[in-house]
Amino acid sequence: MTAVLVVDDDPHLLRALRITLQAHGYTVTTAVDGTSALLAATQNPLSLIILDLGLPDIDGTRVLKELRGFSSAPVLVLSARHGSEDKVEALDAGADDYITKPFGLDELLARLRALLRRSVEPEHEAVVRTDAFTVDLAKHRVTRDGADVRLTPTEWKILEVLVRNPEKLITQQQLLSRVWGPAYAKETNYLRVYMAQLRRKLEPDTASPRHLLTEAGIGYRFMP
Amino acid sequence: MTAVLVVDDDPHLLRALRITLQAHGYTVTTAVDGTSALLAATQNPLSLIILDLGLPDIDGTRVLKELRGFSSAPVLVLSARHGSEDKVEALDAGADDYITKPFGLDELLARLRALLRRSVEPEHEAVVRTDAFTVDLAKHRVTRDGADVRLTPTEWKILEVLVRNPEKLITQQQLLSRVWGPAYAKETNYLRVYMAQLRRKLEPDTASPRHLLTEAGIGYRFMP
DNA sequence: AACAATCCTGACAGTTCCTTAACGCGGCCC
DNA sequence: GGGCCGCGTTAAGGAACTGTCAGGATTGTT
Repeated sequence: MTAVLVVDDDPHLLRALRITLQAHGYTVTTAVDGTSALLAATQNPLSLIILDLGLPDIDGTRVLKELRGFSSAPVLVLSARHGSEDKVEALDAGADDYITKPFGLDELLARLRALLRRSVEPEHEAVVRTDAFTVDLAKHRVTRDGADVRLTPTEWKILEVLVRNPEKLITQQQLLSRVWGPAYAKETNYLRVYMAQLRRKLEPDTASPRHLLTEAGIGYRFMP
Repeated sequence: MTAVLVVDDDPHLLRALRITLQAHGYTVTTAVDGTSALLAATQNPLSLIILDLGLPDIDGTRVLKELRGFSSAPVLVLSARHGSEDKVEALDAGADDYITKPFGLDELLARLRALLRRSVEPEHEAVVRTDAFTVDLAKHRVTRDGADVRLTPTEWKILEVLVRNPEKLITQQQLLSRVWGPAYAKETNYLRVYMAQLRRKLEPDTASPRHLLTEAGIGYRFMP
């Protein structure tokens, strides 16, 4: 799933871009000014950003620099300004491409493909260890005593939610909703089955688990 | 030392580019047609290639595709043609940027900086070995028992994505999106067919693969 | 125009995974 | 103590997924 953020203050252009991009299989989020763009960029993991420089609140170059402070996603700049100083400024501020309005949608899509071809998925070291097993969130891998532990997709999803919130109590409803979807909040049966399987695969002593703990009546908790 | 290859059949432009680039600290080699460009690209390790599409001997898009067969250096295309079909064709053939003549030298330099900012160290020996086969990512070659293994373009793309992320689980959607494009995220049977072919060509025992592993319901993983 | 290589497509069998139900256990309240 | 509720455990049927093969479509080349 390729996630694209489109930032433009023109609602018509924004709508056209969203429809076109979605039709080509991208997941699209939008923003109409710099403030909401920066907010959206912090909240969603993005593969690419399309940024109009002429925003109502913040100068486009400024948005770019802010963005570069925390994101390395490729940025394709749209602008009505054809001057080469503008292009140089934007490109040196961190933009990866710059096209001027009006532009052809097929050219935009082609440049977008070219940028995405280069981009590597941001993989931050995310390894969580316990004395019994190790979870590598980036590689999607669990090892125990040096050997790989095979987890089914559902087992992994549950473990991932718990491990990403160490020591924190996750309610059954939260788990069910994140793994099976919001409609399954009543199926606590599922959790019992899968927690048992996870413990059998990961806990040294299944009868008295030390890392995958039950909070009776509420939910589960992962302790490193 | 940043090495740039400039390919153009206009000696004046070629000279102007060489002087400008050298003045900005780049090491420049030049070529005036497609044949010599391909030759020069095989002989020197390059950080970036500036390619004019209007070459006397070979069609520019063709040069691009040949180039992509053995080099992953970023390519900035120069062209006198403004049509969007030309741009789309070049970008999809492997170009990373496309600017039309006449262009400003400062814009060219800015785009060049943007491309180089993204690029990883050029052509450094990227060889991944397993006990069954060897993959040379830079040279685009796979050998097994000392003999070359012939891979089709699609087979190579899949293998490349997996090998560039050793031990990491790559989801079917990621693979499909990077090999066929974001719109093909549902066509999982493509993967089944090509993974089978890759295993037949690379795995000693196709029935129990040791390096190209399946994670049922999620994706595939390469283990060195 | 014919050929070769590659890619796509659909079907089948074998495997893995999810769901469901049943039962035992322990704690809690009446 | 008996009944109730929530949790852990296990097993089996069915659904979903994967590996495999072959024929046809497509592309590029001579």
